[in-house]
Amino acid sequence: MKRLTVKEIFALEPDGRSITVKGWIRTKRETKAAVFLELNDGSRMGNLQCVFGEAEAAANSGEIARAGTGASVSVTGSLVASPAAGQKLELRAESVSVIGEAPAETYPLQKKAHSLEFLREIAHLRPRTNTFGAVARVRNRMAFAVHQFFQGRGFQYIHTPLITASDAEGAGAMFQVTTLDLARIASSGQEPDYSKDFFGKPAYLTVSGQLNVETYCEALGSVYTFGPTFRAENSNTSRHLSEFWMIEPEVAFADIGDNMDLAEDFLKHLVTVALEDCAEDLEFFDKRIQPGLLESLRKVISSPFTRMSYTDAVKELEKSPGSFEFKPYWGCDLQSEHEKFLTEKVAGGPVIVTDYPKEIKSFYMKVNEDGKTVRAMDVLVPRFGEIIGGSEREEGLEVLLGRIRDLGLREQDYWWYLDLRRYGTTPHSGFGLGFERLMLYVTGMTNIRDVIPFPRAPKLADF
RNA sequence: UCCCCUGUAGCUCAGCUGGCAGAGCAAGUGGCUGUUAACCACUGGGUCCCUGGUUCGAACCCGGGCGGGGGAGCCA
Repeated sequence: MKRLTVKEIFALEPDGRSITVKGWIRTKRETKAAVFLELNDGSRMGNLQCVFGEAEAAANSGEIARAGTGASVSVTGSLVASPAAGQKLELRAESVSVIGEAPAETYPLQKKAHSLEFLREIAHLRPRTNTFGAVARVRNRMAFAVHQFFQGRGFQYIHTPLITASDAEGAGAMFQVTTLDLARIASSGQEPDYSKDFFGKPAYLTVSGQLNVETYCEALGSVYTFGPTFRAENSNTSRHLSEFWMIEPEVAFADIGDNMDLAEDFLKHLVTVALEDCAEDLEFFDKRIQPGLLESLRKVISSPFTRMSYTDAVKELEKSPGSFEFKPYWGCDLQSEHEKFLTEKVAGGPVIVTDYPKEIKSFYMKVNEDGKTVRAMDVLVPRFGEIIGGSEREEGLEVLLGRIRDLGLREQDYWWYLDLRRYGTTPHSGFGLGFERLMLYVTGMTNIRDVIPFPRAPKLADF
């Protein structure tokens, strides 16, 4: 008999049809008159309750004994309306066969709640829990929604490289990629000769696809990348990973206003899709992980994001100098506490902050007429702050060269990037969205290590 | 990298002033008229993170190390 998923089964009428379902046992409850197996196969949040009457329980007693929490089973029976509260459907089971046992003495997952910290230590089994099953389903839907959003607007998906021989991306410490035996070279007291290395020069894992994707933007108009990026920063926080997925759109002939509109539409689209297509999983997060999540997400899509310049944001902060550990002043980088204040106290929702002092932003951002600020825009959200960083890019060759020199960067490292300004330059804008930060935002989870299947962070590369 | 907290049963934790190792849940066994975080009873279960020290005596105090969490910085 064809296997039906639990999700498929819950779309059927309880007409007594005979079905077979396969999955993993979540809990088993036994009484004298009946045995209840809760079966989950990951297709949806909820389980299928398989009920064995006294006769069926007796006929299957051997297999039922082996069907403990975590065991994989195949159950056949008839689909009926449930006579008890708690579920609309259930399987009146006739037979069960255990495919793989999960001995209770050693199986780490129990039919009780576990801490997220404990589950992190068994990352290979945690997708079998409600929480991580829901995270995986939402993550899948969000990844698809990213492509749907951009493809629906005529953007081209560009695959930017993961290995780069340029250390000029300027977004943080990089992991080196080499085939040289560095330990042996060091013990012999010599310096590595990178002309002998695989690429003939030092190479690294990318920290951003932006510079590369700009080249395709200046040919195809509207483009985006969506792929893994790597940061070798020694940052130990609930908001940072060493390996994370980033979405970077880049649009030609677009200014910072267009960029803000795109970012806002993008976030609202993703939240809308989550609310519509992941309702069951989001209800779980709202109930068990982050009370108020659904309400705040609905609010996000129903009202425009607050937009303010950095200068105005600092003025807002200066009105409440006593509420901060770090006193805000014009020219300071916004601290976490400042970002939280702006989103939670001033705006009560997402805030787009623009036109930052050029000293605290990257070389490629377009300098404003005032000569002091750049057309940067950061989208800040309640709970954890920056979720998007972007800007209008400097399209003038001389201004860009000046910025590179002022910051002490080497012009020759950017020769091909500068060519984009030498030949057919255009205004253009783009931003980066950390996919895992989006996941934190949409699920209400609070640690970024819990929204990626196998987190990579300092001292953490198991599984 | 810095600051704070923390490490005791499979899990979550308690363990007072240094003096016999504890609870709840989970598991096992039995019971229970359809349960659903099932319920009731009983039973088994320990490298008190590692290491060095202080002490008659250390889970507890001190030094060092390792792991986990929260916050900060860097950022997405």
